[in-house]
This record gives sequence, C-alpha cells and structure tokens, in this order.
Amino acid sequence: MAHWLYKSEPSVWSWDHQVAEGAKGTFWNGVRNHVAKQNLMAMKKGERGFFYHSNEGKAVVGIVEVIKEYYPDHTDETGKFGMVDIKAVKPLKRPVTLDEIKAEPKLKDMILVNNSRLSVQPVTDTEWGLICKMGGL
DNA sequence: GCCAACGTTGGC
DNA sequence: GCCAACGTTGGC
Repeated sequence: MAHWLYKSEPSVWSWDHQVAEGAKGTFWNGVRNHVAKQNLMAMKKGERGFFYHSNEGKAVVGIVEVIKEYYPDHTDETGKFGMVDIKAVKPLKRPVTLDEIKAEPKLKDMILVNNSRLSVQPVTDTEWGLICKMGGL
C-alpha cells in the first residue's frame, strides 16, 4: 500500500482543524499543480499519509487516511483539478521536524527535502516506517 | 522579510 | 513550440 505526505500551512489549515473534523473527515482541495494532481489520482481509499505543517512548525504532526478517492474540485473554475477526502487517524506522539528528517541520512532522498514546494508527495515504505518510529509510534 | 526554486503564462 | 517574465511557495 502506498503512503503519502500532505503539506499544509497551519495558519490556513492545521492538524487541529483536521482532528476537529473527526471521522467524517474533510476534502483536501486547493491543489493546482499537475504533479500533485497525479499523486491525488493515484490514491486509494484506506491509504495513509503524513500530515505536515509547513512554514510554522515545519514538522510531521499526524497521520491521515484517504476516505474518498479523487473527484472533481468544483471550486476550480478551470475544471482541471480535483481533490480527495481525508480524515485524521492519530497524532504522532511527538512531531518529527524537518531538521530531524534532514539529519537522518536514510531520509535524504525524501521529496520533502529535495522539492519542498510539492504539496502532495509519495512516501516510500522505508521512509514511512522510519518517521513513524521517530514520532514515537 | 528576504530570496531561491519552481511552475505558469504569454509574446514571438 | 520556445523562452523570458512573472507569481507563488516555503525555508531561512
């Protein structure tokens, strides 16, 4: 099963917002990038991903799960982009910061490190396991 | 708040 | 279809 990483600025949409939505979850929209779109389209219901706070915090703070697969984003007037629904699963026992990720040689190839601007990224099984461990899970 | 990196746009 | 200019993102 594939894993993912969702990036969000806490001032716009934070982990706390996501948790407040509970089991019903919420849509993940606003993607206007074709690479991110490809990733969204590849997601399957039940797949999990990290929730990352960019700018403020700069850390992986929790785990989310896809509850609805790719569908059109009607707020996108060009009609090119879509979104998925995700729900909060559980927080990390402690956040894993970008500094820690950069300090770990096994994580140096993460897209988060090399292409920080991509808002939805795939995460390998190795990276997934390691960050879960670093986060105390 | 600055600046580098990247994506998108638009003129040719 | 190429490429320069511009806007946006995100780390520092």
